[in-house]
Parts: sequence; C-alpha cells; structure tokens
Amino acid sequence: MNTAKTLDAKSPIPLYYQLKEILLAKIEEGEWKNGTLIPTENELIQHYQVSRTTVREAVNSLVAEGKLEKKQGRGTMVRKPKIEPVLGRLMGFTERISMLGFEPGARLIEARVVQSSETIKEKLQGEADVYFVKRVRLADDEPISIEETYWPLKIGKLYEGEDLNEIAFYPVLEKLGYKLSHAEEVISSVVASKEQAQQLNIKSGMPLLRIHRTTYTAAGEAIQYCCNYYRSDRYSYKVHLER
Amino acid sequence: MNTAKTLDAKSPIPLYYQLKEILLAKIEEGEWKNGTLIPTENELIQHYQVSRTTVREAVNSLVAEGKLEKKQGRGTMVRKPKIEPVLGRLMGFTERISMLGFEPGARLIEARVVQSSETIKEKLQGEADVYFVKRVRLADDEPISIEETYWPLKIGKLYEGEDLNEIAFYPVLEKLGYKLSHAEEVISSVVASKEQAQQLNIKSGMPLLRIHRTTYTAAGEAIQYCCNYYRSDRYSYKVHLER
DNA sequence: AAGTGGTCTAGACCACTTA
DNA sequence: AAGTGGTCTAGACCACTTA
Repeated sequence: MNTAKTLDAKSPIPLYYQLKEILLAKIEEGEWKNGTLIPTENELIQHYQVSRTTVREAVNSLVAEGKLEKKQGRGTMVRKPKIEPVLGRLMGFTERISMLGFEPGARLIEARVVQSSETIKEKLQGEADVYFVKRVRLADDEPISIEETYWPLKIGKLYEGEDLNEIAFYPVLEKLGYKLSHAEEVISSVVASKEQAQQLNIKSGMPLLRIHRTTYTAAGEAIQYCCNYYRSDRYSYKVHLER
Repeated sequence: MNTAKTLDAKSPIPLYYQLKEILLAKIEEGEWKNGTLIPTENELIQHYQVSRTTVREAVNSLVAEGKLEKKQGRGTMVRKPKIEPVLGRLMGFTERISMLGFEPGARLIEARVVQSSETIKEKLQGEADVYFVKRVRLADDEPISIEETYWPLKIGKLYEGEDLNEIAFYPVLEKLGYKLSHAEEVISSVVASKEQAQQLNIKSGMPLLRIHRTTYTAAGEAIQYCCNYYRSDRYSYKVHLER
C-alpha cells in the first residue's frame, strides 16, 4: 500500500504540482476507481506531509479539469467519464455513426482527380487539381447521406490502394501522423434532386440537410473540403450553445 | 475614489465571493479599463481588510473565467475582450442578425396561452399551459424565419404589455435578472408548407432549415422551447468543431 | 532594490453529510 | 457525534519583472 511516491521539497517543481501528478496517475491507472472516494484532505496531508493549502491546490486543479468532484461533508470522488462531449467534436461519419450505435458503411460512387472549381480552390488554399471521392454512406445498411469529399492531391495519394467502400478517412490520416485540429461547417437545407433521391432511396423533393465542411490540420492547413447531404428523416444535427 | 463597497463579514456569502463580485463590477462597468493593471494583492488586502488567501481566491476565480490575467512580478491585468467567439454562442435572432450587419425586425402572428403538447411538456419540464408566441422575423425588412416560441407561464407574463412586434426576448429576461446559461439545438431540414411559404414570401416546397432550441437558465431550468424555420436561401448555420 | 504574484505552513471555525 | 470539505487568517520565503 505504501508504495506511494514522496514529494521532493527541494525540486523546483511546486509541491502541489507534484502531488497533482501523483493523484492524476492514481486516477488514470485505475488505482482509484471511477465513483469511489479518494483519501480525505487530512489523510493526504498526513501521507505526503504537506499543508492543507497544498493538498487543496492539487485537488482543486483536478476538480477544475473534471477529473475529481468534491462534495462538502462527503468527500472527493473520482469522476465517472463524462457522457462524451460529443457535440462540437470533429468526427468523421464512421466515428459519429458508430457512437450513435449503428453500423457504419459506404458505397463508392466515384473517385478520381478533378480540376478545382473556384469554390474548391478557395477552400483548399489554391490547389489546381484535387482528389474527389463520392460515396453513399450507410448506417445499418440503410443510406443516410451522400458524401462528396475533395482532398489535396498529396492526401488523395494516401487513399490509393485503400478500399473506398470500407475506409474511414480521418483514422487513416491520423495513423499517418496528420494532426486534425478543427473544422468549420456551414449548414443549409436543400431538396433532393432526382439522382440524390435515388441514391438515398427516398423521393425526390424531400428535404436534405446539406453540410459543407472545411477541415484544418494543427498547422492551419486546409486538408479537406466536403459536402454532405443527409436524409433529414434519418439524421438531425445537434448543437450546444453557451451564453 | 473610495466609494468602494465594503465586505460584510456576517453575511452567509463568502468574503472571497463578495470580493469577486465587486472586482467583476469594476471590470464590467469600465472603472478598470481593458489592459490596465488592477490594484496589487497587498492593496486589495489593505482596502478590503481580508487575508491574502481571500484576495487570491477572488482574483483566481476571475482569472479562471478569463476576465483577468496574472503575470508574476508584474501584476494583474484586465483582459482585452477576446475576438468574439461568435460561433457556439447562445444568441437571440435580434442579436445574431444585428451582429451580421442587418436590421432585425418582427411581425407578430399570434401570442396566447396554449395547452402543452407532449413534446412541450417534456422540454419545459412539465408545464401544463404555456405562453406561445409566433412571429415572422425580418432582416432589413425581408422575412428570414418563422419563430414559434413556448414559454413557461411565469415567463410569458413578463412579455404582456410588451410590443411583440418589437421586442427581443433574451434582453428582457436578462434585464429582469434571469441568467441564461446554455441551449441545445436540433437542426433538420424541411420543405415549406403553403402557409409558411406565404409568410416567408417564397414558393411552397422550398427547403427550410428547422432549428429546435431548448434554452436553460444558470439554475438548470428550461426556460424556453422554440422552433424556428429559416429560409435556406437567406440564412445558413455555421458551426465550429474541434478534434 | 523594490514590488509583484507564486508557493507553502499551521492553525481556526464553519456548513454539510453520514451514521 | 464524528468526519468531510468550505472559508479564512497571519505569516513566511520565493521567482520574476521593472526601474
């Protein structure tokens, strides 16, 4: 039990920070399980031989990070992993649909190099030619959306040889070391064309949610532009707003 | 200068919190300008006759909220207002449209007490009757959306006597001390009914962006449920996602 | 060198939860 | 009644910034 690391008072690293790291390790390594109470302030004071202020500083910063939760009179608890803050998180179709509890799928319509339109050029910061992939996306084998993606050629190359009826784009990129950072989306409403209706197995004239997305790497480079058309009867878009 | 409020040691409100509110007021009322240094910890200790711990607790919580910024050896500064994080911010139509550079407006269609449907009951946490307001919203005198809002009766009462062809809801609530906290939205796509098309001055069958919003107060109470139908040719919804 | 915030101690009384 | 975290005091030494 008392394998506990001790704090180094001579270190330039503040005591509260050393303690915080120790507590964090116990949480992440599962020594302290979700929902259980951690030792009380007095126990931590005794154990690590520091003042209450120091203990509180360590614990409070973990509370601020959402790792711990304090209740006056009761104790300090390891926080159950929050219900994934799903909203506002950049995800691909595969990831999103899996998370919603469906089996993701794809049906390739076409994949080829095309000339950039003006829009594409603007979004992808001037690429003359781009790699275009068009797929119907499925959830539990039912068509949910039409996905039209445009990639800079150097990215497109990475997908050659991959089975476009199968792959999810983002995991491939991340495995190759690309760091996705954020995306901007513009959402609007359109009615299904005859072709779209057929591909989505709905009647033409039905409303579709159209989502344009531009995705950026951590370096600030636009790495993807896509246009997705979602069946509005099977998919809705959720947003969380803060005042 | 020394019109400063003093702290009430006998109040059940903690000293650090009283102090925090005082500091916050000085920032928001502009007594302390953006980018200037606020009094030092020692000055605050002297002035308010509290311990350093208490001062630090007040200041640190404002630092956590982004209102202040500390620099060791230099002092504590009022933080310049961030480049408005417009996306993801809960705003009413009036605020949003103004920000986009248009003149907001409204045309009242109806306002009355109605029985709650099952949906409304669920969203507004069980209210039996609700105050319903339906308006067409305008930007530069052009119809942009149809706004159907449902309010708990006690909130609805606040709008009686107000000119519903004029008012923006949120500012009224906030002036009355209601603290809006956040909202959840569900976005989908629909086609305009004949009536909607007429109200929005478009053809029926045109696509509309439908946005359901449930708004919550800081107390966690659902204070508004609304359903907005936006012309998709004049309005699009922007979202920022983080990986 | 003087002044700032950063870290830390030892102690006190309190409100709240649980047994 | 005992134990928890919440608030608060008075004091100390430190690293960093500025003059």
